Amino acid sequence: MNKIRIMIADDHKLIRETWSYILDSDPRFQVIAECGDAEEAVDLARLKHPDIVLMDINMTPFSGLEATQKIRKISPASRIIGVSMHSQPAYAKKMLQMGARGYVTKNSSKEEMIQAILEVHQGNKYICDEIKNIISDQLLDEKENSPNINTLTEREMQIINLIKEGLSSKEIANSLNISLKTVEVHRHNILKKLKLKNSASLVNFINTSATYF
Amino acid sequence: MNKIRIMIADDHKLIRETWSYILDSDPRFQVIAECGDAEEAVDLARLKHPDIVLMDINMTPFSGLEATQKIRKISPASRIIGVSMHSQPAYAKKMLQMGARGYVTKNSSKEEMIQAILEVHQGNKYICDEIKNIISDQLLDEKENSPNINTLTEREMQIINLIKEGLSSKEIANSLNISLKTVEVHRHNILKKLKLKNSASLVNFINTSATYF
DNA sequence: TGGATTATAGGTGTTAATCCTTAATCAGCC
DNA sequence: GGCTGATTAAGGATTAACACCTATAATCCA
Repeated sequence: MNKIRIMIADDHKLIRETWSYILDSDPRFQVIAECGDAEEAVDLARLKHPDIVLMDINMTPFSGLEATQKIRKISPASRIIGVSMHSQPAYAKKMLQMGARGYVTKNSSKEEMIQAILEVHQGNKYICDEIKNIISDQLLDEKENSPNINTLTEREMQIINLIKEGLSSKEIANSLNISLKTVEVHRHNILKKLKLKNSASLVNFINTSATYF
Repeated sequence: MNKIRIMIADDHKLIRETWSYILDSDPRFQVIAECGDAEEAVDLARLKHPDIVLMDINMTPFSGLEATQKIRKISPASRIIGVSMHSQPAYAKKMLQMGARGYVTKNSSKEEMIQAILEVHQGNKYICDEIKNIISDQLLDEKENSPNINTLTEREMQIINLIKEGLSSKEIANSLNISLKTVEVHRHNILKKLKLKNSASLVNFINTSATYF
């Protein structure tokens, strides 16, 4: 029986090291690569084609979501498990949409992580109990109508980030080299999509929404 | 030479377990307690009086900041190291103000964590390189003039909470049965105190401010 | 008692945000 | 080719936020 070849991508060095340590000391597993940023994760997946990728969502320079998508393409046999400190189902959902086969929060136990790896390696999907207890069904057979940050476009998210920093529409326009009017339209569309009344509530929604990545 | 008796308080089970594992396998350390919530952390500190407490900031039912304060009182010999995934100096600062002797982000390496424990145990303060590179001096010799949420009054905090919810000044005035003008003055004073430009950045500041609990 | 702080409120502006409509361009899709 | 959605942009309008000013009553503290 061959060992399951695992790659760990997590920007927290300590977490990465300790997982590596724990998993490597289990005879069923072998950690063949680890890295702290998304770009390197994609490169390493291309080179080593791991059986399982443990992918943190919060990564630089781009998110674990994008990295997941890319790895799906360049190494289709690699199965990806999303790992995050966020318990909000929306994270898990997005991660599964991007092609991950499992999702485990950092609240989960070591045993749960190991089970996730085994399940996903056998071709099953796995979602940790914490998430499962919140939405389970809703997630796997899907219907979405509530205000959701996932409906926002890239441009809109970009503008939200600048709003958060305290930039005015004029400043945002200058920063992005677009017209003030365009920024205003984007702001209006954002508030409409999320059914919010003003920028203050928008920032609060974004900050408290785990779907933000 | 006695082992350094360590207590770990972190609401992420996996992180807690792995640290416990790592530290316990080092002959210099002995993990005598671990827990996942702040209340338990205080109780355990009262009972066991650990040499070192690794205290995560994000805890339930109250924050690691409050837990730190309480442990300082009931177990003055215990030295506390703040641990967090947040790299913002404001977190570290607040943690040190609350009585912690060290601060380490989860970006730090295992080696850095061990060094932190050894330094703090010897009576020194320790801040991880990541934070140190950002503000170091500013933090350790402490002077209070930066925008601080603690300078806000009760009424101002009350109004901030309504702003967060998306209420306009007029709605806030109605809600609190005061004049629109009064609300506007409060808003103005809040922005002035915190050196912010608008409500969006205010909400972001409040949400991401570790001093808010 | 005097001083500081807080909460209150009015006046008078300027600037920014929000709302409404229309519309061109471009990309992807059936 | 037509459809949809995203991004871009404009004109015109109202409302809200923000800036700066003064001023009073209440409270707390030295």
